[in-house]
Amino acid sequence: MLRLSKMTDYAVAVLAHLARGPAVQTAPGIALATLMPEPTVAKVLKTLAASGLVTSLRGARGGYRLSRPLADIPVAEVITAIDGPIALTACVEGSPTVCEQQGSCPMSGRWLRVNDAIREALSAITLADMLESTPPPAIAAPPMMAIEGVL
Amino acid sequence: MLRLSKMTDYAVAVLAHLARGPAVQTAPGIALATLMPEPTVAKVLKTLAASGLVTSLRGARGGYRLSRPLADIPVAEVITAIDGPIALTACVEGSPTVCEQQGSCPMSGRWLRVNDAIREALSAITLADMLESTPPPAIAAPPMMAIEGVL
DNA sequence: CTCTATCAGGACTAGCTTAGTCCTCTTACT
DNA sequence: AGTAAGAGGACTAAGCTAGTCCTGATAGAG
Repeated sequence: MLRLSKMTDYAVAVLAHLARGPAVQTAPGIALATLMPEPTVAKVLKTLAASGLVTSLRGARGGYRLSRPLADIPVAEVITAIDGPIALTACVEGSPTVCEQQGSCPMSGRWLRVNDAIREALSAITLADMLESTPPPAIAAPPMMAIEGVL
Repeated sequence: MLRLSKMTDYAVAVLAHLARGPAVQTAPGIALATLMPEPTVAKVLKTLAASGLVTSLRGARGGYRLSRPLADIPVAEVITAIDGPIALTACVEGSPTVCEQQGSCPMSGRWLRVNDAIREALSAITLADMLESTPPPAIAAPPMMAIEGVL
């Protein structure tokens, strides 16, 4: 399914929300506004802060704010921040589990090109791109299903 | 991690193996040659047969053979055959679990562009591309780790 | 100076998905 | 007929993800 973690999806939504409204916003506030579970939003924000996509302000009246405008954040960077480096196959995951077919498997390293192609595609699209055009969010009923079977 | 299922990795390896050696090969034979677990190879082959990438020949002296040369098989097609349609986010997975943030979430449908970019990237690369160039499989030691942190 | 709102960081749990196995049935060559 | 193969599906186990919670650190407000 080549799936992305749900956390990444959350992260994009959170970043988008931060770009609107007040510059500094708290985790609970964003959770409330986006209807996402609060602890989850907090977790995502912490991760984003750790990778520098958002800046945290501690203490009372603290919160998070975007470190950069959305136009300067490629989708790839968000994915990397949340899910770790893009690495399609088990062989490539950097996991300590070394593929034991290495010797016989004709695939060793072959996924590199594919991986690169995806990385480039994702680096070329910024969050601003994602949000700007395309049809407005609300076609009410089942807007997300339309995408099914794209490939 | 944007991970691909291990099954897809197996599938590519199996297809590559089918392209070499005799035209018709049995599941146990391929398993033996590639050192992959036999039931798993069988399962992958059945799935590939179901989506038409390989043709099965039943009965004694049966087996599987490629339906098309590798140059005519885009990586995207293998992924789709094994993992189902490429759909990055939960919203998009075609799962019955409708994203309950649909109304408030500014993301609805926004992943479409990203999804398309990936689909195109994966459609442009054929299995033949994957196998032809790039360094030979064996640099012995840790060839797959080199790819880590690509993004 | 103290109080409190807020983030930091990690431990923990439950559920789901994937990988992998196995069994039975069908097909068709010898 | 007998047998070598695939078809198709049920089942199990392990790993990962999502989600929750707790404790500590920070810094503004009063």
